[in-house]
Amino acid sequence: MTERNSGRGPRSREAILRAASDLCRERGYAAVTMELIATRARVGKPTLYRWWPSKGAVFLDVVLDQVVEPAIELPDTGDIARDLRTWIRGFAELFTDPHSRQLLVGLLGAAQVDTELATMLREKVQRPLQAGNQKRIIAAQAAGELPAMDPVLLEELLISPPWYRLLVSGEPLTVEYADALVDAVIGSR
Amino acid sequence: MTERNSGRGPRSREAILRAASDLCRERGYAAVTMELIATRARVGKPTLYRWWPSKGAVFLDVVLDQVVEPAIELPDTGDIARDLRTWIRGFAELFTDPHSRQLLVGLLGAAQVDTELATMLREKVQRPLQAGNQKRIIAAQAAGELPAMDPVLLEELLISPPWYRLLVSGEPLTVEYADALVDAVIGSR
DNA sequence: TCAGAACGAAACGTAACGTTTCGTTTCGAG
DNA sequence: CTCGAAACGAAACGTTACGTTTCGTTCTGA
Repeated sequence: MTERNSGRGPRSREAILRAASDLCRERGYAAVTMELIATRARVGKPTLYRWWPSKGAVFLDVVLDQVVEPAIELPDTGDIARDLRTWIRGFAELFTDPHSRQLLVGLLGAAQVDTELATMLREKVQRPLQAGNQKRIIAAQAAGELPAMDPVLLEELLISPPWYRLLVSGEPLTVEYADALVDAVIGSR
Repeated sequence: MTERNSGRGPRSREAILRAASDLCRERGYAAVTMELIATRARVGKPTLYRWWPSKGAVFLDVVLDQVVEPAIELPDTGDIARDLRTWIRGFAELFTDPHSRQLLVGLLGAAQVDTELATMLREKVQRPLQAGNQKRIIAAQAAGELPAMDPVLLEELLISPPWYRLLVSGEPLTVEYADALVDAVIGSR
């Protein structure tokens, strides 16, 4: 009773995610359709729908593979102020780069309308990252390296302004802005 | 050379916006279509498209009429700390109420995919509100009632966490949370 | 070697889009 | 009061993407 293949997507999972990512880069998120993804990946539409219920679900996996894992974790060098700056700078870069910006904005937009997608997004991205960050913040607070306040609120004060600029105001996200934000919140300088 | 009618939407503008709002309350943002709005408002589809290029544009006007103007301005009682608390509490309520939440989340979601809508949203909602708030914040800083930092950053530290909870994390927005946020940012208590 | 599962390609019905057509209503100018 | 232009509602249109079904083929493991 061996698996026919790894997890799911015999010869196709990788090709499908790559096709979706490439099409998004070429035409923008909104112009990508399930038909286009299937054609580009040389896969039948039923195969696509067998594993992903919607275009948003495909792009959730694209983002998990290409964006979240490599680039979004809070680093740990021992210097919390420096790590936070690095972390927020990473978000600023991610939100500025046209490709990852396109992916994230499109995915978040879809999640506003698709409840199931929103749930998946929170479970697969939000929760796991937040859990790790909270540990780190609480430890730093205990060591007196961060202001004593609700650690959830502290994390939100750092992370929500970049999201706000990405999704609401559209203001640019520069390195200087990232540093000013961290300094204002943790009170160093 | 009199206008046939006021601005636009002779006998229909009000009926159209009400139809859109009601349908959103009944079925949710995603399930509302231009056809449904037209039928409910007893209006032809061409009339609808003559004045609003998309469903998102219709809901932008709904939000402007029903949400932004009545409920989203920073009050001015002279006590800045109290005014900020009232203001952020207002956002928390707005983001919690099912109807306004549905409207805002749907509209912001559409704006992530529709560039023109995003521009309209920023010009009609974002800019005007921010301009007024900045004046108030700068004056309070000059009076020593608020911490001295970039006023744009200060406003973002207050306003972005509620937006983050609405659009990204989905965490609840309580009155207690609103007050804790304001206190953490302006340092009173 | 063979049976069954998974596959790609194609076709399907459905739904919403945005536009066009057409006959009617409205309203101000004469 | 009459007339003509503008705006209107209703209906029909072609188009596009959706998500599903069908069918013949390919691959896999027993």
